[in-house]
Order: sequence, then C-alpha cells, then structure tokens
Amino acid sequence: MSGDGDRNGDRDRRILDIVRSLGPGEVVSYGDIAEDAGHPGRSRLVGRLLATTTEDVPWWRVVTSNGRLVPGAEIEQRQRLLGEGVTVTDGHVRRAPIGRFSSRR
DNA sequence: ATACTGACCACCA
DNA sequence: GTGGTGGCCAGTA
Repeated sequence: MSGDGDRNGDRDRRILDIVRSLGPGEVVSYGDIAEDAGHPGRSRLVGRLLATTTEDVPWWRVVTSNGRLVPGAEIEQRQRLLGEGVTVTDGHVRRAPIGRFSSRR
C-alpha cells in the first residue's frame, strides 16, 4: 500500500551505496553523487546524510562542487586524500571531481 | 502550521 | 578571488 515504494531509507541507502563505490583517488562532488543517485539538484541531501550517517563510507572522497573540502572536517579529509594520492592545496583539491560528471577541466 | 538552519549549488557584481 | 542572493529539500524547535 501505500504506494510509495521509495521511503527515505531507500534513498539514503542509495546515496551511501554510491559513496561506497568510490575508489581511492576518486573524488566527486555532492551534486555529482546526488545526480548519480537520481536526485539532481538535491546536493544538500547528500551533505546532510554524510554528516549524520554513522555508516562506514569514504566520505572524504566527497567535496563541494568548487573542489572545496568539507567544512568542519578539512583536517582529516586532507590527510586522507593526501594518503590516496590526491593533491590538496589550501583546503581545496586541484582538479576536483574526476570521473563521469563535471570534470571541470 | 511557521521559522531557522544546514558537510550545497548556480548566478552575478 | 570574494561576497551576496535565491533556490532546493529535510530536520528540528
């Protein structure tokens, strides 16, 4: 019933699943994940979810669309990214989201 | 129900 | 490069 087959849990799960699929050195933005999850424009959901979730996901591989590191976790994120071979300068990654979307030259 | 905030994004000055 | 504004949606008071 109730028709709605999709409950928020399903949606969150989908987003987390995408974050888990990220490999070392692969950095994407919130918007990219949201879009890949089927929710274009809802980047805030991704941010809120990663901020609240306790799941074991590589959140550090997610940055803002401007390549800026996550506010409140820049230190740890920087260390982790550097450990994976990602170039980080002054709190922002050089060449942000690789991969399928964006890839702002 | 309204109001505010937020690990965002795009646009424009 | 910085800063302000609007839009988006969800959680919380």
